[in-house]
Amino acid sequence: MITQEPKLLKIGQLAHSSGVPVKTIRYYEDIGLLRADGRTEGQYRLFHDSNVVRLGFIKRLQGLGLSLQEIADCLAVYDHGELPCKDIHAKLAHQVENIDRQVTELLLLRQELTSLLTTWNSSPTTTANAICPNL
Amino acid sequence: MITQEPKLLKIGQLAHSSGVPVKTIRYYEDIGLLRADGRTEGQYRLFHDSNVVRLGFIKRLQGLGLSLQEIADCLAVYDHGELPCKDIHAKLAHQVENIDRQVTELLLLRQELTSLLTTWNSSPTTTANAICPNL
DNA sequence: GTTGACTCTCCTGTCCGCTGGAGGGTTTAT
DNA sequence: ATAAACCCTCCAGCGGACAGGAGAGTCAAC
Repeated sequence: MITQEPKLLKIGQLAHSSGVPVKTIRYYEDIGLLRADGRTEGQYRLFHDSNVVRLGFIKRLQGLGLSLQEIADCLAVYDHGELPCKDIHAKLAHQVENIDRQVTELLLLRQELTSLLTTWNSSPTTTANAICPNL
Repeated sequence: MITQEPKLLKIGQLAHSSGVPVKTIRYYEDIGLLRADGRTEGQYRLFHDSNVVRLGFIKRLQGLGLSLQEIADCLAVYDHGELPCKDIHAKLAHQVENIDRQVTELLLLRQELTSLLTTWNSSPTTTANAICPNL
C-alpha cells in the first residue's frame, strides 16, 4: 500500500507552485474560495498540496470571465458533493447556456472584425472613407 | 437629392433611444468614447443621432468582454480611417486571435461542466464521493 | 543565538466602470 | 410667469479583485 503523503505547503510554497501571489491566496481564503488545512504553532497557514490544482482551476475559470463568486459556486460542487446540488446543478446548466451564448456572440464579432480587416486590406489607404460608413 | 437631416439629440433623447443611461453617456464622453457635436446656448450637449448606433456598437463590444480602452482602440479605426492603422490593424488581428483562444477555452470549459453535470445525473445522490476526486 | 527570509494581521490605495447626489441653471408647456 | 422636466458641473462612493506597506512575530540555517 502506497502511502501517498499529502504534503502541506506554506503559503509561499503554494504561491510559487501555483503561480498565484501570496496576497491573492490570502484574499481567496478570505472570501472562501480556499481553506488552509491548518496552521503552525506560529499561525502560519498550511495548505494541502491539492490546492495547487484548485488554484489552477480557479484561474482557468477566471480567465473565462467568471466572477470569483461564480467560481465559488462551481467549487461548491466539488467541496460538498452534497445536495444543495439542485440549485448548483441549475446554475451549472445555466453557465453552460451562458457559454454557448458567449461563443456565438464571439464568433459573430470575429466575423465583423475580420471583414473589417479585409476591407481595410483591400482598400489600402483610401482616405476617402475617413468616416467609415459600416459602423 | 435627398437632404438627410442629421438630427441633433439632447443627452436624454440619446439615452432613451440607445438604452444607455445619461450618466454613462457623459462618462463615455469624458473618457473619449463619444463626442458631443455641439452645445446649446445653455451648454446642453447635442449629439448627432449616429451616436445611437455608436453606443450600440460599444455595448456589443463590451458585452464580449472588451474593456472600454480596447473599445476606444476599435473606434479609432472608424473615427480616423487614418494611418495609425498599422497598429490598429495589428490590434484588431490580435483581438481576433484572442477571440479564437477564448472560444476554444470556452468550449473546453463547456465540456468539463457538462461532463460534471452528467456525472451528477448518473450517480444521483452518491454521497460517497463527497469530496469529489475529479478536481 | 543571531541573522535573514518568511509570514502574520490590519489598513490603505488602485483601477475599472459606473452611479448618486448636491447645487444650480435651462427649456418647454401652459 | 411659472412649474415641471431636463440639463449642467463637480465630487463622492461603490463593488470587484487585488497590491502595498506598516509593524510585529516565526522559522531555518549557520
